[in-house]
Amino acid sequence: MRTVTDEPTGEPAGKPTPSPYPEDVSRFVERFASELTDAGMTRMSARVFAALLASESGALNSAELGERLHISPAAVSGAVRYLTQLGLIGREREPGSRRERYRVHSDQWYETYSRRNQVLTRWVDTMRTGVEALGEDTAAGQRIDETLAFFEFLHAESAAMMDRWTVRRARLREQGRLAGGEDGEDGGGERNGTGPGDGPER
Amino acid sequence: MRTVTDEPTGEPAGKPTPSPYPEDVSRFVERFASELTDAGMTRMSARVFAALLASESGALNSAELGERLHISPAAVSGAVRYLTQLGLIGREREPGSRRERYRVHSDQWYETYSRRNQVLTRWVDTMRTGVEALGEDTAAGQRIDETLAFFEFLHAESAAMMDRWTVRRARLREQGRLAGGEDGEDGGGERNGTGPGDGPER
DNA sequence: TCCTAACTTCACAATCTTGTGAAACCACAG
DNA sequence: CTGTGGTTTCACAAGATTGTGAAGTTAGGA
Repeated sequence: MRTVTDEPTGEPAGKPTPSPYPEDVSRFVERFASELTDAGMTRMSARVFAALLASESGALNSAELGERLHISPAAVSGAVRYLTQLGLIGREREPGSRRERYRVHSDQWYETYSRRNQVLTRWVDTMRTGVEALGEDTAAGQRIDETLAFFEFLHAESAAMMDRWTVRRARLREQGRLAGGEDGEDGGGERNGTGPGDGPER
Repeated sequence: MRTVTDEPTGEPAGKPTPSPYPEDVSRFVERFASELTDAGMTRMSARVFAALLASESGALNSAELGERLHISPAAVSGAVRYLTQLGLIGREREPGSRRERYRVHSDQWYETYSRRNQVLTRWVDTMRTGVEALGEDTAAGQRIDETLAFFEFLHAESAAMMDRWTVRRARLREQGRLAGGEDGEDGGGERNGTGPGDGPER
């Protein structure tokens, strides 16, 4: 029942994006948000984040978000606070206005991934106490030590991997290949080429 | 190989083992479980999983779990069903008894990580629809395409990484170094000397 | 076949979690 | 200063979750 969700278009000063925004874009936003939610992010935060990601300029103010997602200013506020803490978005003041704009950070994913790495070290830490509590000479202790080894491995590898990414991204960017770019090498680039058309709808 | 107060083995009859297991082991179990919970796993499942991981034989039956964790059979049942679906544990029948034992799979983490990789492909799929909806020639489309590129990169790298792990694990095992083993190399091997000393006790 | 230990399902009460309206705040234009 | 657009805080209602006791099933053993 999407009635006129569509706002009082009397908005002064052109907005980059057409107000009643496209059906399929909205679908994408909701679908991606739901996947982020599945992965553990709060629903509102996920929706806000996805909306920003899909916005033309990469930044929207509270009103625009509320309008696109049909949520209250309070909800936007909460989501934004969360995302800011995570460092996924930043806030900026529109000069000459009291409005604030929320912008997706360009390095969002990189940052996020790095953070996940920190979680790894916490886990490793915990597992060390486990090995200690159980004793290295017990089966349980060894089992946990193996897990520990795996996580340490992951940690080291991930770090190296991210370095490779920054290099790669730089290269892709200067070649202007990021938009639809192709690749080849590095672990067998496998582009899952398939029509999204059949997309498993959520 | 020392044996901890564990294994009431072969004790099908009523008497629940009064062996409240070691304080520090319990602490480890609860701490690790809570971290798993933070990462998204159901609390009961996390506790059951951690308990199994910390058990001498790597397998416990319902009664033992209920006793160690102070939870009802119903809770055990639910947690076990969940973990089984995830493929993190397996069930086996104790011969000559009606009891079932739940065992942590040895390759749990490897499996889990692989699964995460599958999620990546789903995300990539979603983002393709996003690029399509927005158009490759829009700023938003390009932004999402960059994210897409990152995830494809991650996907490929992760796969290669896991291959490396299986090789490494084999080597570690045959060298018997997995229990407390030391290492250094392989992808910028960096042994995180010490956890963030501050150990945020949650 | 019947008995019964052991696991599973069910309905529910206790908790958490969410998103909202409304009031409180804040900072800036006038 | 003061009025006002814009954001944040608060208390709460509507929903989810969760874990439990108790009833229901299933299958080994006599």
